[in-house]
Amino acid sequence: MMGPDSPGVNKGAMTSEDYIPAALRRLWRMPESSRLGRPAALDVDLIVAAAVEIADRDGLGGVTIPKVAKSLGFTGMSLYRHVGSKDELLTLMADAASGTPPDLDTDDWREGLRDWAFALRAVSWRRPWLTRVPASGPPSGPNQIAWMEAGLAILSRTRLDWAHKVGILTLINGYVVQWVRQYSELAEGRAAEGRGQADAERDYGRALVRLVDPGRFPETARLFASALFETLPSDTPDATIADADFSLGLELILDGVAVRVERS
Amino acid sequence: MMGPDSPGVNKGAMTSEDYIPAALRRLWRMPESSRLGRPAALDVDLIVAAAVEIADRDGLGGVTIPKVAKSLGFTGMSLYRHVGSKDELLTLMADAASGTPPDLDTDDWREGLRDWAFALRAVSWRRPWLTRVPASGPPSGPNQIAWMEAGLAILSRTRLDWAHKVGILTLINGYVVQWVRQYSELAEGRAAEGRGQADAERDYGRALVRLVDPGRFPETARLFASALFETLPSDTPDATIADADFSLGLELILDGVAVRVERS
DNA sequence: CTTCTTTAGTATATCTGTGATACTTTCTCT
DNA sequence: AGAGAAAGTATCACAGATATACTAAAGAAG
Repeated sequence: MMGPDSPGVNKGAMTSEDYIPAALRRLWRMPESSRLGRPAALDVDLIVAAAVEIADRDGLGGVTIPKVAKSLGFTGMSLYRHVGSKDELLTLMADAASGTPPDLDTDDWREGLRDWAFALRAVSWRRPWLTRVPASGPPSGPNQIAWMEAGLAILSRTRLDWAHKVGILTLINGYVVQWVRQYSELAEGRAAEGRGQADAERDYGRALVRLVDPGRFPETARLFASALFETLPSDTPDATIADADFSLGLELILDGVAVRVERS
Repeated sequence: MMGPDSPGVNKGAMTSEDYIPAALRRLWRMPESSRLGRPAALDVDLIVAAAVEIADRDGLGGVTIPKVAKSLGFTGMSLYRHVGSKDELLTLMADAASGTPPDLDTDDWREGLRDWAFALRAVSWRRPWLTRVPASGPPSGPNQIAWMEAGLAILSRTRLDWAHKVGILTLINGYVVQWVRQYSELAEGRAAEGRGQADAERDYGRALVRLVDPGRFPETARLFASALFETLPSDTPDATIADADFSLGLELILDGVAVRVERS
C-alpha cells in the first residue's frame, strides 16, 4: 500500500510500548523527529487546510489528490510524503474541520446536551461534507476527542455508567449527522439549478405519490395525502421548520435520557 | 450525462401529469412499453441481482460496472441500457436488498417498534454494505416504502401526528444504520487478517490511550481507564454484548417515544 | 569547500473505473 | 423481404489513486 519511502514508519526504532501508528501521529500532529535533509515546504496542516477549502467550495467529491496538490503549487505525489492515503486525508480533514467544541458547562445535563447537539449541528451545517466522510473507526483525532470530552463533562454530574454515557453521546451524534446529511442534501438540490431542480423535485414527489398504491400502502398513502408535505416547502421560514424538526427528534432522545438519569 | 440513446426517457410522449422519472420507473419495475426491436437479454432484476451478489461477497467497493457486467457475460456498457448510472444502480441494489419487512402487527406499539428495529438490524447485519450506500434522497423504492409502511402501521394506533411518526421512524432507522455500520466495521477489521489486524487494533487503542492526556481530557481518560474497554473484547459471547449495546440505545429512544405517546 | 547522507518533491507509468459515441446485430411489424 | 427500432459491443477519452524510480536541496563530516 505504501512505497518503501513512505512517511514516518520508524516502527523498528521504538519499543512496542512507545509505538504509535503513523496515522495517529499525524492526526495528533506529533513533531517529526529528524532535522536532517531537505526541509519540508509542505506539512500536514497546509495540506489539510487546502483540502478543507476545496471541500467547502466543491464538496467532498471535489477533493482529489491532484487538485489539492495543485492548489498548493505542488504535484499530486508530493502529498504522499505527508499523508498516508486519501482515506487518511479525509480523516484528517474531518478532525480539523470539526474544530474545538464551545464551552458549555451547565449544571443541567439536559440543557447541556441540547447545547452540545446544537453546536454539533451548527458545525456540520456549515460543512455538510463532514457528514459524508466515510467513518473509519471510532473518533480518534484531538478535536473529535474534545467533542466527546465536552459531552462526557456534561454527563459527569449524572450517575450514569460509562456504557450509557458513551451510548447516549453516540446516539445524539448519529442523530445530528443523519439529520444534517438529509437536510443539506435537500438544500443543495434546491440550490443546484435555480428552478429546474425544484421542478424535478416536485415531479419526483408527485410521481412517488402516484406510485404509492393506497391498497398496498394505506398508511403511507395517508401520510403523503396529509398536509405535511403540502405546506412545508414554501411559506414558513426555513430555519424555523428546520429547528422544529431537529428539536423533535432531539427532545425525544433527551426524554429517553431523562428516564435513565432518574433511574440511576 | 446520458447518451442520445439512453433508456426510457420518453418524457415528451406523456402529459406532465403522467410523467414519471426514469429512475423511479426502474425502481418500481414498471414495464417498458415497446415490444419492438431486439428483445432484451438483460433486465434490471438480473443486473441488480448480480450486483448484490458481488456486494455480498466483496463489499460495496467491489461493485463496479465492468465487474457486474462480466459476471453476467456482457460488456460493461450494456448495463447502461437498463440503468441510468452507477449511483442509480446502488439505489436499486439498496431497495432490492432491503427485502420486504416481516409481518409484525401488534397492539403494543413499543413491542412493535422494537421488533421493527430488530428486523431492520438483521437485514443490515446480513449485508453491511447497505449501511454504506450513499443515501440519495428520501426512501422511494417499493421495499423501502414497505418498511416505512410497516413502521407507520405500528404507530397507527397511537395519536401521534404525522411529523412525529415520520420523525420517530427516521430516528430509529438512523440509529440502526449507524449502529450496524460501526459494529460491522469492527467485525470486518477483526476478520480481515487473523491476528495481525487484531494486533494493529490493540496497538491503535493503546496508542490512543497514551495520547489522551488526563489533564486536557479528564473524563475521556477516565473512560479509557474504565473496565469498559478491558473486558469487552474477549470473554462474553459477541452476540450478547451486541444485543445489550443495541438495546441500550433503542430502549432509550423507545422511552422517549413513550413520553410522546402518553402526551398525545 | 567538497562530498555524503538524508529527506522533499517530481516524473512517469500502471491500473482501474465511468461513461460518451458510434457501430453491429437481432428482433418485430408491415 | 426489408424497414426500423432497440440491444449489445467496440472504442475512446478522461480522471484519479498510487507504486517506482529519479532529481534536488539541505546539513553534517571531513
